[in-house]
Amino acid sequence: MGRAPCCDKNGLKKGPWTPEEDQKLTAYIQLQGPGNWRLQRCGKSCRLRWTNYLRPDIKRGRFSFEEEETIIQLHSILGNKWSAIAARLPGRTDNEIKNYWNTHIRKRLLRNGIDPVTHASRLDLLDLSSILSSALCNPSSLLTLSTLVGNTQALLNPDIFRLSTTLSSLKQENSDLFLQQLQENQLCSSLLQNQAIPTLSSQSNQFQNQEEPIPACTTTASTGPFLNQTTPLMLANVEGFSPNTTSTFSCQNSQENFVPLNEGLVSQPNFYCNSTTTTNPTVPELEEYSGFQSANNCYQNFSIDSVISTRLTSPDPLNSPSTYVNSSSTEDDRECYSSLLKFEIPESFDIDDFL
DNA sequence: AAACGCCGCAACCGCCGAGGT
DNA sequence: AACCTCGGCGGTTGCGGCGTT
Repeated sequence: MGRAPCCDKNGLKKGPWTPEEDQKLTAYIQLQGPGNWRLQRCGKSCRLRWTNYLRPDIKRGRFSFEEEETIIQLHSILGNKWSAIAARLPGRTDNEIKNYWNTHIRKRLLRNGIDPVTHASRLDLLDLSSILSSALCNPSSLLTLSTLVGNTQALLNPDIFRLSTTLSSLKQENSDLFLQQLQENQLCSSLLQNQAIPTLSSQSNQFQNQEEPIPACTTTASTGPFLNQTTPLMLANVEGFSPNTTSTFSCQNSQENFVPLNEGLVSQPNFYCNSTTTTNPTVPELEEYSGFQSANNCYQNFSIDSVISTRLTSPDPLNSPSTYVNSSSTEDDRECYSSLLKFEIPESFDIDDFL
C-alpha cells in the first residue's frame, strides 16, 4: 500500500511521448519484441504507449455502430472488464473502449433512461420527450405505454404517468380521428406502405406479433445480469417501439405539415436519422442501423437504446462520429427533428397539460 | 480577437495477482 | 513465509482542441 509510483524511481521521464520516443520504442520492440519494458521511461509507461497507441494492429478512428452495440452488449454481461471487452473487439484497446464508454455511451444510455451500470431501464432517467414523440407517432404503443407505466409504479414519474394515461384516453376517445390524422401525415403514410417490406420483417418477426413473447436470448448473455434485471421493462419498451415504427421515420428537409412542439418535446426523437437518407430515405439503409438486424445479437433484441437512439450521421467507421441527439442539439439536428415530427396533433390534445 | 467553458483522449495512478528469490 | 518485481487492470486526471460568448 502506498507504494511510490514507479516513474518516481530513477528520475524516469513522464508526460506526453515525443515522436522520437515513439520511434525508439517501436524500433526496440521490433528488434526485441514486447516485454522488458524498461527503457528511458518506466516499464508501465512503455507498455501502455505500445499497447494503446503504437501497436500496428490498432484500429484508429471512430467506433462503428456495430462496435458500439457490441460494447454495450458486452458491458451488460461483463461490466467494467475493459480488457475482456477489448479482447472481443479486434484492433480496439481497453483504454480506448473505456474512454469511449465514459465519454459517449454512458451519457447516451443515461439520456435514454438506462442505468449504465446495471443496464436496467429507469423511468426516472428517461427523457419524457422520448416517450411522447414515440407515443404520438405510434398510436399502438399508447396502451403499451400505459401498461408499462402502470406496472412500474415504483419508478413512476408523475409526468410520465399523466402522459401515458392522457394519451391512452385520447386514443380511445378519438381513435378514428387520431389514426386518420396520422395516416394523412406524409411520414406515417410511408409507414403504412413500408409495413409490407419483407426485409425488415424477416429478421424481426418477434416484434411483429406483439402478443408473442420475445424469445429468450440464445447466447451466453442469457445468463448475464442484464437480462435478469431488465427484461420486464425492456419488453415493455420494445413493444412500443416496433421496427416498423423505427423504419418509418427518416430525415426530410421539408417543413410541410410540421407542427412545432415544445422545444423539450422534440429534443430526443426515437428514430435513426441517417444523413444519407435525408432526401431519399430507403428502408435498407435504415434497416442497417435499426438494431433489429442482427438475429444473434441478444442485446439488440432487447435494447431500448438500440431502438430509441437517433443516429444523425453515416456510421463510417473511420470518419463518421456516432452522433446522437441530445438536448443541446445543433441546428442541423433540430432540422432533422422537425422533419421527424411531421404530424399533426389533434386539437383535443393539450401539450401544455403534460408539461 | 480574447476569454471562457466544455469535451475527448492520452497518460498516469493505485491496486492486485503471479512469479521469482 | 516474506518480500520484491513486474505486468495487468480499472479509475482518474490534465492537457489540448474546439465551440461559444
